[in-house]
Amino acid sequence: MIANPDRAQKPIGKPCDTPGRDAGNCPVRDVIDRIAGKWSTLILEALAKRPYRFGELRRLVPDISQRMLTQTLRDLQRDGYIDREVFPTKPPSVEYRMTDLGRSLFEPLSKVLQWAGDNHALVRAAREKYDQSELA
Amino acid sequence: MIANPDRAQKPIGKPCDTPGRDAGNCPVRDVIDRIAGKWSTLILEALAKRPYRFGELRRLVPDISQRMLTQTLRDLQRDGYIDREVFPTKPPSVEYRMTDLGRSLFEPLSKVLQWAGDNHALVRAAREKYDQSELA
DNA sequence: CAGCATCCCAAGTGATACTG
DNA sequence: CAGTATCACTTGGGATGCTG
Repeated sequence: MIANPDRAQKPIGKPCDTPGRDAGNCPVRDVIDRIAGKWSTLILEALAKRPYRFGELRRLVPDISQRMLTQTLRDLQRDGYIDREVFPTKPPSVEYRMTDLGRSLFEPLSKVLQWAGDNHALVRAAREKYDQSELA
Repeated sequence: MIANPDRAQKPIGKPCDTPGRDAGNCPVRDVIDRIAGKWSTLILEALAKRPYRFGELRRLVPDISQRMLTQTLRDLQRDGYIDREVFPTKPPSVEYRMTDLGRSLFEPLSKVLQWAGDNHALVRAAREKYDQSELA
């Protein structure tokens, strides 16, 4: 919709011409809602660097639960951002690596992460200012 | 952390040197988790175009509830991405507009939204492929 | 018009225990 | 090692009704 100016005045979030479908079927939201999860960006960021095994990822993101790590990896795999390779060793080991689609996504995504790191202080300041004016 | 290679091997999500604080205090996550909300990007996308009043935003995002629109606007305002101006007319009207900080954020963010729109089909295809292989 | 307050349900998430 | 299963809890978010 960003690339489609003549639609900009129409309802956002529903650029589809498919009124029969559910409300949540905006293509952009369909994609964004997935990578917007609490842990998705952290995992993508890790795997953008190099492949990792399950346990390594767990150590890289210390406060993620085993449950959420598994689930996030499955979701990212399902959407085609990462691949999962099982090595039938004993005990088994599993390696996760980013796909081409994942790298394609991470290119613009990393810019946002970069922005967040760079401008964190400004956001914090805005928050404090807002909270100050609120306790009046 | 992306811009800080020598920290890339340390735990992601906790690049702070402040162990006393809570786990969720990674700067990047602190910022990202806010704009990752279900409605934040939609509102930002609308206000990136031009200022809007409350009711206009409501019409632009038809399936948002009044409650969530208010809450999302407050959150975005608190983080400094948008401004809120009250016109003491009768009945009152309130206008929301993007701040410089908001525009600064939206620049990289819009690239991700663009990507989502462009690659939606690929993601859908990946999902179907995954789901197919799963029902074995 | 632009909210706030309340209720309530569904989804997300963590903790724990168990397994090939 | 890399999961799966279950439960309990917290949070998100919709519906409704009321207000300046």
